[in-house]
Amino acid sequence: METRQRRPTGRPRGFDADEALERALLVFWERGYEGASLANLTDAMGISTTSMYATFGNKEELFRKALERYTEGPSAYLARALDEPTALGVVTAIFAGTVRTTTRPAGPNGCLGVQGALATGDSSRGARDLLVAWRDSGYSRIRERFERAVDDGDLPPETDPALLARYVTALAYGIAVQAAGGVGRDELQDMADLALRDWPPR
Amino acid sequence: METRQRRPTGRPRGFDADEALERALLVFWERGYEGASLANLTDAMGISTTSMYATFGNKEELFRKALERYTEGPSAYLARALDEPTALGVVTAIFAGTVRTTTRPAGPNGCLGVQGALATGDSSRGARDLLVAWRDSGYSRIRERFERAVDDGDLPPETDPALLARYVTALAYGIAVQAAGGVGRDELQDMADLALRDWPPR
DNA sequence: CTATTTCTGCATCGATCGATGCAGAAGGGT
DNA sequence: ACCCTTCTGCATCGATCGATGCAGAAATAG
Repeated sequence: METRQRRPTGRPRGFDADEALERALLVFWERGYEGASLANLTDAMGISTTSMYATFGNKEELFRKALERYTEGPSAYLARALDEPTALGVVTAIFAGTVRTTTRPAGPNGCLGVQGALATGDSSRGARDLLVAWRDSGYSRIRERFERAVDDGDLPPETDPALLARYVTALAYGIAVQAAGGVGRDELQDMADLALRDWPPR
Repeated sequence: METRQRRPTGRPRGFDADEALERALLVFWERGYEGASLANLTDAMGISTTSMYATFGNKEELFRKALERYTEGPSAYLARALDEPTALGVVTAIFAGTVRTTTRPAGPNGCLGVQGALATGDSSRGARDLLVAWRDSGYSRIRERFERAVDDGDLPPETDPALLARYVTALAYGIAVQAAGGVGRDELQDMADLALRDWPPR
C-alpha cells in the first residue's frame, strides 16, 4: 500500500497551516470563542479570511481544530498524568499541569476548555457544547482511572470514583478560573499542595 | 432632614425597572455578557432599546446593575454564610449556597460571576474586569473571615487564611463550571460534602 | 511551452452589533 | 383647563459580525 502522501497539484499554500492554527489557538484562548472575531483571528494568523475559510472551513471548525491542538499541546499533561502509577501521583500531576498551563508567563491565562465558551448566545452554542463535551471527556477519563485505582487497591474500596473525579476536576476548574483572573502561579500551586495534603478525601 | 424621595414630574415610566432588571439578569446569567445582545435583553425585559438606554445607561451599566442585583439576590448566600459562627459552618454554607444557586431547576445553570465574562474581546473588557473584581471581593471576604477564625482559635494557628480562601473559592468556581455544563445538584452537593469531610485541610 | 489546478487579494455581501434622533404620546403639577 | 416634563415607538445610524464571489497570480503536470 502506498502511504506516501501524494503531492497535491496546483499552487501550494503560502503559509504554514500548523503555525496559523497555533496563532488562532492563542487568540481563542485569550478572548474566548465569541470574543475572538474573524478579524482578530486572521490578523494573528497572518492570512486573509479567504485563506482561512479555504483551509479551516469556518470559525467553528477553526475552533474545533484549535481545541484539538490545545488538547495535544498545552493540555497534554492530562494524558501523561493518567499514566502515573498511583492515584495520588495522577492527581498531583493533574494539579501541577493545570497550574502551569493556566499561568504561563508568556501566553493567555486560564484554560481554553473553561473560558473558551462557558455561556454564550445562540450562534456560539456549537462551541459551547463542544467544550461541555471536552470537559466531560476529561472528567470521564479521570473517573475511569480512579476506578482502576480502586480495583488495584490503590484507593480504598469504599471510594466513589465518580465523586472523587468531580472533586479533582472542580479544583482544576477553580484553578483555571482564578488564573484567568490573574492569580499567580505560586499561590495556586500552594493551594493545590494544600488540597493534596489530605488524600484521598474520605 | 427630608428623606422622602421627591416625586419626579412628567410622564411616569411605563414598566417596572426592578422587574426589567431581573429579566436582564437572567439573560446575562444564561448567555454571558457578550452572548447577550441588546435585542435579547430588551426582548426579555419587554421594553424598547430607547427605554433601556434612558433607564440604565448602556449595556455595560445594565450589566453592572444586574451584577449588583445578583449579589444581593441569588448570591446573597455568601454574606449570610460569613455570619456563621464557625469556619466549618461558613464553608458548609458557602458550598450549599453555591450548589443551590448554580443548579436552580428554573433558571440558568452556573454562576454569573464566573461565566458572565471570563474571557472576552476588547469591547467587553469592562465587564470582564468587573467580574474579576467581583470574584476578588468574594475571595477577600472569605479570607478575612478565616483570619478572624484563626484569631478566635476556631482554626489552627498554623492555618494560612489566604491559601484556605483560595481553596474554598476554587471549589466553588469548580462547582459553578460543572453546573454550567449540566452536572446535577445532588452530585455536586455530594462532592462538596466529600470535600468537607476533612476540615480544615492541613 | 500549454493546460490545469489551487491559492490569494480585493471588494463586498446581508445580518447584526450597540447606540441615537426625533416627534408625538402620556402623565404630573398648578 | 393649561403647561411642562418625561417617556416611548419608529426609524436609523456607522461599525462590525461571519462569510463569499470573482478574477488574477502562482505553481505543478504533461
